[in-house]
Amino acid sequence: MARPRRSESTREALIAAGIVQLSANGYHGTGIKQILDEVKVPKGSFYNFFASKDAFVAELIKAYSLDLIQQIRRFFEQEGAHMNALERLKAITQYSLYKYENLAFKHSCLIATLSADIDESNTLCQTALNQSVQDCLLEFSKLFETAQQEKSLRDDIEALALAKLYWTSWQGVLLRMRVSKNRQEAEENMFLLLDTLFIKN
Amino acid sequence: MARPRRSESTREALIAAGIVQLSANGYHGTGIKQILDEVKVPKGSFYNFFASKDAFVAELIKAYSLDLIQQIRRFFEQEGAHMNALERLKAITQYSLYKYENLAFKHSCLIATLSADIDESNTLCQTALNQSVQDCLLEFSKLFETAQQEKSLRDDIEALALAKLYWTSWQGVLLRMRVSKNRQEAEENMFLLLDTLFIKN
DNA sequence: TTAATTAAAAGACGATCGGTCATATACTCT
DNA sequence: AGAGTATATGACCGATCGTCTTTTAATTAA
Repeated sequence: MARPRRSESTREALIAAGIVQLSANGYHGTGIKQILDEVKVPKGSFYNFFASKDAFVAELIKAYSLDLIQQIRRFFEQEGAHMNALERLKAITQYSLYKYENLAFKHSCLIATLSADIDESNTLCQTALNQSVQDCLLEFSKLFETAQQEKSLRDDIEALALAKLYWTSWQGVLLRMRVSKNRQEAEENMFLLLDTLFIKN
Repeated sequence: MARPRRSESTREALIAAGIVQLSANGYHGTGIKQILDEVKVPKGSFYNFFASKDAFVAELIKAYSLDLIQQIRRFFEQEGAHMNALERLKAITQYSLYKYENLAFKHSCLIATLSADIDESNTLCQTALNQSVQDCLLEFSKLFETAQQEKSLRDDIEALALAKLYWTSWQGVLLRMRVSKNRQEAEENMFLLLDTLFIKN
């Protein structure tokens, strides 16, 4: 028997490149080839790593949401360590808006992009999307709950409901910003929620 | 000289079929062929009607938003004639949610779908999208303004800002609903805005 | 060192993409 | 009627799609 080489690193590189490409060009707008070229992996090698494009994209979704959640948590332990929950929410929102602006609005959230153009029959990616959204919502929901306990946010609406509205609005804002290329308008939308509507008065 | 036949009807049929297909499958997910087949128009005829796929899609966007605005206005003159502005807003929202549910969540708003997967370089469609969003926002903005004058909505936020948040949230909700296939969750999101956050308290 | 084993690479596969074009058709004019 | 022309048409183009089969090469067991 033989125990040949492995290359987990190129697999991860494919996933990283895939996230970038698909969050910019969507499922049907991105060919496998263009991802492989970027990582300098030959065409034929793709199916040594992934069973199909669908399986690949489903992994992208999982990796993306996991990374997103981890980024948030890491932010809490570092720059956001001294902030309260509402300040953290605002900081994350603001940071993300500028991030997309700096990428010339070419990209959007992978989940938003794929939710728009994934096939009806593609259950693999659909379940991955649903799971990812649920995970992200849970993470944000905890933030909103804390903010309520800190009396920063109105508490006549349950935290999960606030988180859901924040999330879907965020997705819509990202879509809009991709075409309008207008960060300020997006910002006004999100901070109308965070500065006014979500505040007890 | 010759003055040959015309077929404005097939052109309109192509646009109608295009809106259906593209709002379900997006720009890259929809081929010209599948639209032509549906209307029983041969391949070669397409370019007698439209200069390119991009030009075709740009027309779809314009036709879609125009029809959307017209549907809203028609609703005002008929079922919604006796309602005040807020009731109209809620009725339109509710009606649309059920419409997408009845289509098994296969479709979304054409503007939402295309905003997600239109190419960076496709300025034709991008300007069409921007113009359409502006038109729709103006229409909704009038509704919000009237609702404020009728004291149904809080007036410490300008109507246009409310309309923008409503619109982007709506787009995000549609994206989410397409994958979650859950009308109720979408409904809760939108009516959290219309029933609570947008109301003076 | 040799043979066995298996991942990686290469490239062909049929299908489909958006788009073009020569030809056939059908209409309006003289 | 017959000439002239705008439309209708489907074959066809090169490119690219996702996938699969075959070949190459690396690694280990014998």
